[in-house]
Amino acid sequence: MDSFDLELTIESGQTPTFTWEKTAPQRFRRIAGKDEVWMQDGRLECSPAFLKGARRLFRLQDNVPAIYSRISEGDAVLSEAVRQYAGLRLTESGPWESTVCFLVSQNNNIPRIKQIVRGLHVRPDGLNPASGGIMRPEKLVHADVSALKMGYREAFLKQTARLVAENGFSFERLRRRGLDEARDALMELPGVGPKVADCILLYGLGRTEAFPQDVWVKKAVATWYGVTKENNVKEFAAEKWGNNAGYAQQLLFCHAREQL
DNA sequence: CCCCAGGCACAGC
DNA sequence: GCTGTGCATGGG
Repeated sequence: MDSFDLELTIESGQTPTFTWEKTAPQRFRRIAGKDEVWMQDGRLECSPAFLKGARRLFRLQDNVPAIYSRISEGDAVLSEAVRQYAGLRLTESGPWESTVCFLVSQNNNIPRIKQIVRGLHVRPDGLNPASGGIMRPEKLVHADVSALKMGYREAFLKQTARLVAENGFSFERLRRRGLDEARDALMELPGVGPKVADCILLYGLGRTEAFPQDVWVKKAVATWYGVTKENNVKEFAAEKWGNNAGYAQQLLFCHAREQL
């Protein structure tokens, strides 16, 4: 009944799609880092130091079968999506990592997002960032990342990094705020609009009531539920799925990419 | 040459 | 409030 599909989860377009790499079948390692996760006898395992991290990354506290059961009740689209993606988990990667990934993702395609984000894990001088993983904001501010050819996104990213590193923009303070308030605060960051803000809330801060509307989710909701305008979709998702809107969104995203 | 890619900022109603 | 346009870069 309960199932866990590591590969599907990591490669489903969430933050780990851009920050983890496959090292063997059913095995992944954090880019420029040491954390590892793999499947063993149908169970998720990880490097010892990453035990706590894995619990957060894959939201292991969530009762996913119960959530999937609830959101597919009386819903043919999600029933089908849940059947197809039963092992798909929502992930939580922390706000900075998610900010970088989804700021870079705007008006961009997944292979190139991967390439750019990979480049943001290692400084041009070849040195790894001290703690492993993606470059911290205070490091990014001084790094020359022009070789990554991010286009206009580079200025957004650097300005955002500066605000986070120097002017004390606090992601942590957002955790205690309501969704709309937190969203508005995130949109003060240059290059962060409604969609990226919702991605940071969902994939970064674990706000599962967030419902990012990218082109695929917009298409999905328009086609399958007949709802079109951004604010209408927002209200529709909140009313229909509440705190599980993020799960619904992830299922719809995967489903739409295959069906539409 | 065109259009698109997990959008955003800005202008003009 | 909503709608249109330019935007760096690469691929089809």
